[in-house]
Amino acid sequence: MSTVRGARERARIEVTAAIKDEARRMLAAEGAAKLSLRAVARELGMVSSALYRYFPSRDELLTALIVDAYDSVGAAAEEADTRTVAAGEQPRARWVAVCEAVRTWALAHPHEYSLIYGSPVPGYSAPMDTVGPAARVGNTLIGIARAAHQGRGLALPPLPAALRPEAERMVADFAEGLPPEATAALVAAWAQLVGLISFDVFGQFNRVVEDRDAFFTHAAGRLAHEVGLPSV
Amino acid sequence: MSTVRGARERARIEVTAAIKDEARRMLAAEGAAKLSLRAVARELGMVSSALYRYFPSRDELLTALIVDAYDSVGAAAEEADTRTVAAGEQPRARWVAVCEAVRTWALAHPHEYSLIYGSPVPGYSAPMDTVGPAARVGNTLIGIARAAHQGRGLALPPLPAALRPEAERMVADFAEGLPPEATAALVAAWAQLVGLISFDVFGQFNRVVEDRDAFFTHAAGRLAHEVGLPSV
DNA sequence: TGTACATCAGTGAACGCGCGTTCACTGATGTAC
DNA sequence: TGTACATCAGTGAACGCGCGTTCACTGATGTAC
Repeated sequence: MSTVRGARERARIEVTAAIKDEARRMLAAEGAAKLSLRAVARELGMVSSALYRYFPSRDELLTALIVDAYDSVGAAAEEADTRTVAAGEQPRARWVAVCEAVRTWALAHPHEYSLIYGSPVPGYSAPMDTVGPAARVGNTLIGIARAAHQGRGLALPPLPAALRPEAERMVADFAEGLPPEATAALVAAWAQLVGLISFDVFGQFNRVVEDRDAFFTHAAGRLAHEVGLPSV
Repeated sequence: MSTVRGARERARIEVTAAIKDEARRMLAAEGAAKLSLRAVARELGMVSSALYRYFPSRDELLTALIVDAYDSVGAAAEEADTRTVAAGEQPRARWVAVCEAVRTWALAHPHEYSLIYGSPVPGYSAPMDTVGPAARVGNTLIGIARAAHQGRGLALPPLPAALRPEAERMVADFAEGLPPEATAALVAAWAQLVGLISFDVFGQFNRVVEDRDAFFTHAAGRLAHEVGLPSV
């Protein structure tokens, strides 16, 4: 009953995927603002109203793409992490590998990256479905810090008193098992990582940084240091 | 001849300013994608074709707004710096003050901020007029590092060999008088600063950071440390 | 100071475009008996 | 196995919208003599 599917169900799955694929292609070519249901339908040889059988509105299609993008970059990050773990690397190398994987993904999918880490699409507000997938990269980074904490420990500067309650709340909310000193540093490092990648993807490093790979690897290493990961 | 202006010249200056002001207002209300010449004209009680006497196209108007935004945030940064210098503060305090000024500006002008530090507007490519104004914040940060370097000196970790040529090029290109170790750290800190502010402005810190002022001040202090500014 | 002409701001109509969404419909696939 | 009905994918036309840009024009401001 669930394995053998009728023609309708199979067709629905395939067409839904085809719509998303085409939409992703247009996204890559033109950016989110130019993504239109009519253009997608045209490219698929359908009539625009037919898409409404699959997505109740343009915003729902956008949401699906956003969820997919978060999942895609999240999977890239997780995959880089498990690969370095399997290679027997220490937390610091895992951290750098994950940062590089996120950057590589971003450079390969600049418009999907913009969709999730660029300016919000005007008039669109992300629904709850996105919060789980959105957390995957962050959780990967938290996992590395946790592993380091349970291993050789984290080397962190003391937290200013003003930030302690906030840091303790973070531990309780999404970083169980980490010392409070680590959470603020991790959240900051996460935002900073995205800042580094955004400048690269959005062209802000033009005429400023030339050897961007080397620059990024170094910066990712400094971020690792900043979240207390031992350097060897 | 240059002081006494005819009615035409004065009117032209005033109307140009009124168009930019109205455009800025629409930008703040709706974002760059929704900025339309027709809407601006409508709001000003003019006919849309009249705007073409002032801006040859929508893109030119956008460029003018971008230049203004860079100048606005640049002025805010410079002003914060001269204020802290006048108060006799040390480089580290100057650095934090400039970071906070940029963030304050960004939170007060989220759409102008998006325009210059968010995802690029599709189909629009920034002309050369923007590069001077775009550098003002960065130059302010460089100036602080230079002052520290000429004062008590900068405390910086050694540069990996792979990054040395790049860092020396940066010194020559835009950071005359600074040690190479400082330039890579400065550029990274600049991108990271924007990452921290973007997460704040774009809502990525929702449900993650609550006390954002305290969090940011702390993060800005860590960035100061990272670029080698002495902590006292 | 006065006149003739040039410059320029702003008008109003029009062009051609693409968009999201709705709606009544046709015809194929699925289901209950 | 066959028939009657329900479900659903896709069609085609239409609604109403706003956009950037062009163009011939009117009338006010500026300039040269």
